[in-house]
Amino acid sequence: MEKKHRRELTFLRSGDFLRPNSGLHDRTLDDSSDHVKPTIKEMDFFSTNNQPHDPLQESKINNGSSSLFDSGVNTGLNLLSSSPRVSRTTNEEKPNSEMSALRIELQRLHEENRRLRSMLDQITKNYNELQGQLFMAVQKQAHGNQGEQGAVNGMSSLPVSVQQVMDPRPSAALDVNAPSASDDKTQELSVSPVNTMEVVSKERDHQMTRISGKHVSVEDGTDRTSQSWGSPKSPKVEQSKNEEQVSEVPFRKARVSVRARSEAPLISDGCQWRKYGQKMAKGNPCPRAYYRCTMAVGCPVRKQVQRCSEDKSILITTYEGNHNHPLPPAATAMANTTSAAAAMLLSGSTTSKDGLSSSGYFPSLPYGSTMATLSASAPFPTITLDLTQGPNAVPFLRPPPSTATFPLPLQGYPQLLGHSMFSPTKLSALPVTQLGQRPASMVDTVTAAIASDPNFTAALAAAISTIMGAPPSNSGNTINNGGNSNASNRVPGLPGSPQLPQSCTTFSTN
DNA sequence: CGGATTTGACCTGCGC
DNA sequence: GCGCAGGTCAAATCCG
Repeated sequence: MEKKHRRELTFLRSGDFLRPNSGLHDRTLDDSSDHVKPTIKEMDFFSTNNQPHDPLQESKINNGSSSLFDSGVNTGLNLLSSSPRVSRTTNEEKPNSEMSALRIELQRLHEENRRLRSMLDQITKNYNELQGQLFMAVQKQAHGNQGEQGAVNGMSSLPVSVQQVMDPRPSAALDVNAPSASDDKTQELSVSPVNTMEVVSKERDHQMTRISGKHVSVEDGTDRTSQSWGSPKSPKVEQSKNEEQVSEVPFRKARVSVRARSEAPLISDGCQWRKYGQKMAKGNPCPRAYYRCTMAVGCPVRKQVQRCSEDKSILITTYEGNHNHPLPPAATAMANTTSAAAAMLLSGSTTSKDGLSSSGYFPSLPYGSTMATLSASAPFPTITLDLTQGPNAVPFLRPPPSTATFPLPLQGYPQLLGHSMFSPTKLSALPVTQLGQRPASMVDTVTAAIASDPNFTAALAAAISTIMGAPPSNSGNTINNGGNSNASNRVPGLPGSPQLPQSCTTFSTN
């Protein structure tokens, strides 16, 4: 508890740079497993700024006082806690010289602290600037769309909607920028940056009370995107609380579901997953398995894997959340793909209330090609990438009529399916799909499916343009043709995820 | 022995 | 209020 408060103090002093992520550090301290994200942030941040070759520090380490630096961030606080240990040692040897050395070290740490703080401030400033620009642009766009949407659209606040799905956790920065501070919650968050951390902590605590008490310690602050996988209660609570908060729906999030033919029980998508549950779903003889990403402790990304009841050869993998850690290329590709799909879904959901079908982003119809299906009627907006509609695929029953589909022709990009970014070992472990292709990872398939489709590309480009406020341009310009490298064409971060290792909007076309 | 998986129990929301 | 379903937890078990 004491530790927790110290860390919060540190964040407070660091400005609001971590505000969008500020939900991280509170509950995480109750659960060590959720500690990673903030810790990594801080440690990484400091590791780049620490001076490992500082003779003073080295001497300290050699003297066995390295614990002084172990915690990195809150140097002053750590000094407080560690100084007694050090002084004990020094009392046995040369008290005066050691004390002076300690003093110098303290000064140095203060200096470093100050420098880092200024860096944080600078970053915060830049971030807020960008966010402000983004908001202005999005608002501008929203005004343009308002006439079309009319009063029937419950999602009155476009920027909020967009950010909320991408970043369900209420971001203080977002709320500061929110145009309609109509409810007390938003107002509560519209405070000066100095108080933001406190407020966000309160807000988070407030959320914790609304969430199942049993789960709060797990997903926690590190979970920016999947507060609680699939837990439909949160939006409900919000709605029942206040009709005006319909536009907020803080926990509404997009899911990306991938349908692919696979005999393997699990699809290799480049990530490490740990199974944490299995359930028999109603109406499906095949159990549904629940996995969470284990590439980093506290990574909020989860996925469900289930075989299609109508065609057992079809594996349905549903992803949710953004990774809070660096990803291997293959996983990055998948994450970016699903995120891009989610972003598209989000952009569509902000322009059309009824299942996106009227959105201009989804102009095409499925005709025997691989498809993505958007469903806004589900508790969570879900985009389904159907990779089973290849040339040799057996047609399957279409999802509910309230969904909109658009084609993702899967055929015609063997070069993508043989993507070099995917390790041969992974490829060899993968099942042969029934698309008439050689074994390919899910990442290959999905990435290729999305990236190769001009309609999808254009749609996503438009979506990103909408979000970013950039004038819609040719699809090839906004979503650049970057060959096969998914890392080569990064669109500036989407709202709500400026600090994520991977962009939500990055994907490539061929 | 540590990490992953299994599986029954538990929690929550929803519909009746 | 009750039952059902989805989602998650966590102890037990398995496995390398």
